[in-house]
Amino acid sequence: MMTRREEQRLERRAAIIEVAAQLFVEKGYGATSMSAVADALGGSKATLWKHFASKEELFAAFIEGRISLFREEVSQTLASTGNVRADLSKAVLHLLRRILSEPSLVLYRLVIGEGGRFPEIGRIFYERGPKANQDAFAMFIQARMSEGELRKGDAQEAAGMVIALCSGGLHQRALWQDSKPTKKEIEAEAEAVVDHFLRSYAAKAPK
Amino acid sequence: MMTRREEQRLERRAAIIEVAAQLFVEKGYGATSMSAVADALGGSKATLWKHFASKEELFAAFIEGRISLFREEVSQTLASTGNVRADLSKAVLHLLRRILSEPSLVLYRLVIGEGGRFPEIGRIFYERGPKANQDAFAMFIQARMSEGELRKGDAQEAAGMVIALCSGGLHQRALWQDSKPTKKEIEAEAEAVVDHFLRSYAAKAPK
DNA sequence: AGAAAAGCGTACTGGTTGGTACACTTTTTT
DNA sequence: AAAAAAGTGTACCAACCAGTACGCTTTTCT
Repeated sequence: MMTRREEQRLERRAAIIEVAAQLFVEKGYGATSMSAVADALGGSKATLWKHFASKEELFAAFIEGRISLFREEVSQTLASTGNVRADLSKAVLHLLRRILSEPSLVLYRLVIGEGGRFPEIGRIFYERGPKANQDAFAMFIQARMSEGELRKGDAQEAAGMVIALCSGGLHQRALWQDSKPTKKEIEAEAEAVVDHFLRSYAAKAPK
Repeated sequence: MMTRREEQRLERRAAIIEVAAQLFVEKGYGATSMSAVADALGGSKATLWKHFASKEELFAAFIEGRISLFREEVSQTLASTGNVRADLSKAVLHLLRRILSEPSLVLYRLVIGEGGRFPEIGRIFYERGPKANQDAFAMFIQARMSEGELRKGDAQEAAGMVIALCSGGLHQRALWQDSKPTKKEIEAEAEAVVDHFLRSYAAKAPK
């Protein structure tokens, strides 16, 4: 059972992470000072070090929290309704919207940029992010292959193609410039991804 | 004509950039101090500020230098020998090897990571890097489309598919973890990229 | 030869940073 | 009621950093 003190301690800890998250996202790791976090928190610096032994530890906690936000959603959008193309279109569109969202882009930049300082975070992010998405698609594709609705082949590799197509186009452009893609561009890319995929993996050559 | 003084000044400037490049690559922008650059150079701090008005300016000069190293190579590898598949395989393999090389990965991380502080550098990098590659492929593809060796379509979009497939698979994995892909993995991915591309754009449906 | 430019070396400034110390108050547990 | 835990506020430290100032030597141009 959770004692009252432990509850409040966790609340305070969460508040610290939340306030730090805003600063990390806004200004990056290096430009965010612990004093600034304490000020934004309204509390004292001593409190910070009672919860996190160092700035690095606070950053790691923040990243882990963000990553867990991005889990689970994908597998939800991948249900089979009998129409493979429609199912894929829907899921791909969801995926594109998500990885092109500003919070997601900021997280990408942060993880890649500070990847040198925090090698483990990069690994965790990859496994729970892109890799998890690929696995979800692979499971869906595998099922359709078994049913004969897709040409049989390596489902994991096929899913890799989908992820690559999703993360190599608009996503790359958005990562470097801050040109936000329009909704139409996103929808067009989603269709193009599904088109390319089905050209490679449709059960029978489309007329 | 270049006077002797100007020559030596440029040499010294190049030496500074070279020495700074090593530190930037090793430790990142934030963790590289100007004093450290001066020490590694063997010279004095005053000299640094005679060449570069600020640390940011030095960093920008370093990045621009690196980017120009990565230009031009790609278009060289894209010649037509009459065999589309072979031509593409060769060029894709070259591209993959290059973007998966350690210097290239480090540059990626640096540009993305410090992208917030230097927004223009991200744009320049994109235009001279991924975008330039895409244009080179688009030109090749356009020519093959005209000759009837590839199904007619939007050459720029087709090239985008190649670039996306190249930068979405092993490259993503390499960016986050520091797992260096093996030569076999790279070759396999190159073949897979060409396979997928030709399935979408081959002039006639393969048997 | 003499002026000018470039570089060198060192010491310094003003500011910031991560992290600590300590005395104090509030809340919760026992 | 007393002990323990948590948080607060402030002052502080040692280290570091970008950038400056200045006097010195060496090289190059005219």
